[in-house]
Amino acid sequence: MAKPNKYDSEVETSAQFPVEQAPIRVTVDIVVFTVHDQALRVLLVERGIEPFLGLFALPGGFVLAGETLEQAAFRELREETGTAEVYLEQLYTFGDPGRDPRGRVVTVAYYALVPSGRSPLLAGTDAASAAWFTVAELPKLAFDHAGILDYAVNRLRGKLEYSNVGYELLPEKFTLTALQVLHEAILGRKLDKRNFRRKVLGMGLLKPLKEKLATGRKPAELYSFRDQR
Amino acid sequence: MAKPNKYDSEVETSAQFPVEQAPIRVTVDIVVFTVHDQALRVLLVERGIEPFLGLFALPGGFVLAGETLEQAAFRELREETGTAEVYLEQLYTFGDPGRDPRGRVVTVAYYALVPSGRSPLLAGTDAASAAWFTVAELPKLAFDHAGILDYAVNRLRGKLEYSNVGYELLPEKFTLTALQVLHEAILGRKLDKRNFRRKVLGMGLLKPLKEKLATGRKPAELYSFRDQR
DNA sequence: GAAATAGTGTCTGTTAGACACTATCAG
DNA sequence: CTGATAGTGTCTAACAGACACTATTTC
Repeated sequence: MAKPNKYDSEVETSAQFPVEQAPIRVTVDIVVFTVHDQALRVLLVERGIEPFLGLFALPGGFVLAGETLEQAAFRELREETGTAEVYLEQLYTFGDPGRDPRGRVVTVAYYALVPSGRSPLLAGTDAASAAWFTVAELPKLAFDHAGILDYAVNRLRGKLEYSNVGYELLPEKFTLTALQVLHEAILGRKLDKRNFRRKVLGMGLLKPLKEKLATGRKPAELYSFRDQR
Repeated sequence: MAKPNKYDSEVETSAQFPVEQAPIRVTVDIVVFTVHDQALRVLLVERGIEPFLGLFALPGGFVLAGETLEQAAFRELREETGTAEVYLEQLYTFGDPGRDPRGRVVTVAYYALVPSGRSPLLAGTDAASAAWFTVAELPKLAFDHAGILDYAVNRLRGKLEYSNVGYELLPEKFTLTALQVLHEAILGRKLDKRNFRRKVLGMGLLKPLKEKLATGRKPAELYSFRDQR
């Protein structure tokens, strides 16, 4: 547990803020999920600078003046992955003193879901390299990012149990088997095919298309989602 | 929608932080719930200073150097209510630019549950006065606090549906009727007595005491919770 | 014995999990 | 016709909601 730098508790005094406060920096960090090869994966970037040089970290960065937290998250996402057309939701805010050895940093964590099939990779300016890792085989992570990632995985699993989320991870057209594989990858366990199909079809959110996917064996019916929610 | 102050985007350059960032202040705001007179109530403080002088606001304040976000929330809670032995959980972080006309302020919102019966009131140093309001009859609130409060009420209702939460709001010994009244106050609707009792007793979290509460009519059995979770 | 609150059981519809075989296509 | 994946139905247990009367106490 590294102690944070000692700040002078007197900040440049804004005429309008009577209260003194040590400077705190605010960042966003994003747990970017995708599903590929039947596994739930997260995007990590290798740190090119100290501290934690060489370790992997969640993509993220400072919140800039004038942008909302969500805009900051989308911006970082775009810088890191090249796309921002993804589902994004705020997770939790981590702000223990000492979580960054350079000083006090409060980070607002988000998670994002990028559809399988388009999982682009662009090394950001401050990242030596970026790569997808399965949540089962994670490298050593910088800062408190392992805890953030754990939190995100649990949230994602929770949402799946009682809601229609996770649909943001599939391409526009998909088979029921693909949807089931997705759920199994997120939950980390096998599901019964008949029960699964009964449940998702019963929700009424799927629209059967007139198309079949020629998969090499018996062609599978393709589906899409009815509306964007 | 007040525009935030224009900040110079160049901050005093920390030797260790290569990244420039406009100064952002970090606060915690707390939605303090209690139940009294069969109604769900929140603690609000009347603002004694500009901006929003005279309006009511959630108790809260700046995060100080060296303390965790949760510690900051507990500290504010203690300053405002005199006690910090309450359930506290992080809600969501609000950081839109312009939410505070004095400058950029990101607030980490928490909610707290204080047991009915001990709902103390201490006017804090920066609050002209504090008072409990039912969530059905709220005054005009400062900043974006109305939205934060809404969010908290929904979260509390959600937790009640599928978990044992809300139990933090009762005194140590209580009757099943009191527990039902509590649930009804939070949910804002009536519940069936028999179904309610079946459900809560079926959870196995309640311990029937050997005592009865002399209520004037037929005495009611007293219960307590089995363990602290 | 009247007024007030405590306490109790059944029926019904929905949901979730366990479980195994048939259908269709490529080669 | 073999191999592989798609697709389909029943039974059962648990849970949730609707619904009305009896029990105990004070005054």
